Amino acid sequence: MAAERSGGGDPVRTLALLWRTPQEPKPVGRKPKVSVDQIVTAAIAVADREGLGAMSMARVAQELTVGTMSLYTHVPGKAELIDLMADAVLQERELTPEGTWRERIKHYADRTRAVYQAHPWMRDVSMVRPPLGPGLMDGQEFVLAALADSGLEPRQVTVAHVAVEGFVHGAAASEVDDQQLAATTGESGDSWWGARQVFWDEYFDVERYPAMTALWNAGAYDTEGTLAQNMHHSWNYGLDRLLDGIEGGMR
Amino acid sequence: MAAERSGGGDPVRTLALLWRTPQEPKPVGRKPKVSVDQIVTAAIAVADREGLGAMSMARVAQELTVGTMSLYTHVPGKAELIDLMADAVLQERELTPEGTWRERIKHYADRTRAVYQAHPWMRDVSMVRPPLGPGLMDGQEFVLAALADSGLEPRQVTVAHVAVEGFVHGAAASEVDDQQLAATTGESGDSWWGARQVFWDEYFDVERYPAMTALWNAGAYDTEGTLAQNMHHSWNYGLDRLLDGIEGGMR
DNA sequence: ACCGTTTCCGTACGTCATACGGTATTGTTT
DNA sequence: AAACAATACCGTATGACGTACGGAAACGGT
Repeated sequence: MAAERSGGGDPVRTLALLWRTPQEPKPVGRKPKVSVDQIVTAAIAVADREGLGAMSMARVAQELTVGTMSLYTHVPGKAELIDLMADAVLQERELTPEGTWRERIKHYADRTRAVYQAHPWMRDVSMVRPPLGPGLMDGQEFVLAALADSGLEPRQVTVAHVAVEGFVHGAAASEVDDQQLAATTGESGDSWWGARQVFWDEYFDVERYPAMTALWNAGAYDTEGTLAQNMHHSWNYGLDRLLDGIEGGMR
Repeated sequence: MAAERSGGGDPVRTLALLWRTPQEPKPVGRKPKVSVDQIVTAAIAVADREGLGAMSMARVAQELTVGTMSLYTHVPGKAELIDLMADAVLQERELTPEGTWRERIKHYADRTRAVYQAHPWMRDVSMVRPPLGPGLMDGQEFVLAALADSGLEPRQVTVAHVAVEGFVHGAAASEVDDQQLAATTGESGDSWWGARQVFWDEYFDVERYPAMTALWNAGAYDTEGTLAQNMHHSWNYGLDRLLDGIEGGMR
């Protein structure tokens, strides 16, 4: 189906959940069997193991040995639950502000990448209308503080911020996509490409694709590393070049 | 649901469809009411209008005034249909190899961005196990040819290729995400952010977020343009800086 | 009129999110 | 001890989804 969507409901309710606004314990009434934290934790566990597509309300309830509809007492709906999950994993980053602005950006990128590695379903969570919780906000502050220290003009900081955020989330997402597919479909990336050997045998046209052919013949694709290692290398390369460019643009 | 997934079925059948391997017309038997091309076109139309989540087999069949199960005569399943849709829209790029390698990369980025603008559901299509059809392959060739002309070593060309492709698709996807959400949820980005004014009133903490506060006070967010215009500006900025970095890294 | 071939499609199954309304459990009050 | 208001739990039902299965319909050639 379409992309996993987050947060369409009542903003006041959702924000209270994201920031865990403490509410005085109810003096009367039945005791809850589950808490919001337990639901979010269980949902993350299911998504980590089986992907966001498998993270159904029924599946999470089953994990907690609770009726499906009981979840709706604590969480408005699935969209809001995804918001809570996303902000929760973003909080795992533990960003420590040390070093030059460049080192801090790299640190941020590494920590964010680690989140995606641990929770590949983040690929499916849109970040254009993000969950305005502590996990997201702390990350934004961290990057903006680093860029502000770089010497860029305030207006330029906001422009560069969007570019850096976009690169980090985008690269982390695509790097992790393969794992997610391997987990949900049960087929590894290597196996998938192997099954498509037919393509090179039957459809690839050396005359139509001279540049690719030349690179192949030049040994550009003779790499000893795994697919994942190559992607990680390109990821670091791309971020370094982007930061080079930002640095160079200031002079 | 989870992210839109493509292409898990029989590779031979899928490749034949992607490249429209011509098959001699059947001399006998009932005449088909629909063709593969019609199905793909109708599916794209539905996804353009209502998002990939609304692009169900039943919905596409309805569009063609045909029974749902009739589609399965022509297309193995939904995943393969998405592959066909993606490759079809990538073919719309019409890449013309003119100018310096940098101009060609920019051209490629612009054309790809245009595809995402016209078909926001591309955000939900994974590109790590891509449809190996002409639309994708022609794009790859175009970028590789440009980078090969840049003077980079063959091995470096492949590394830079992944970085550029990642940036272009990632940036185009996030830029378009907002439109897609506006289309599927019926709520515009401005309206969404407006409804979350509460956040700034109730939860934003100036002491926790000094860098953001300082930037705000410095007028960094006083922009006259729309959200979409700002994103587009950052997108161009990021790509230029990335290309700056690639260029500088050669010396 | 019949036959082999190909396509069309109605039905059925299991899964999904969640609206609704009833039931179970609690602390407090009588 | 009995009654209560409040709160949480959850069974059932609805409509939509992908697609497996198998039969009906339409065609060219006899």
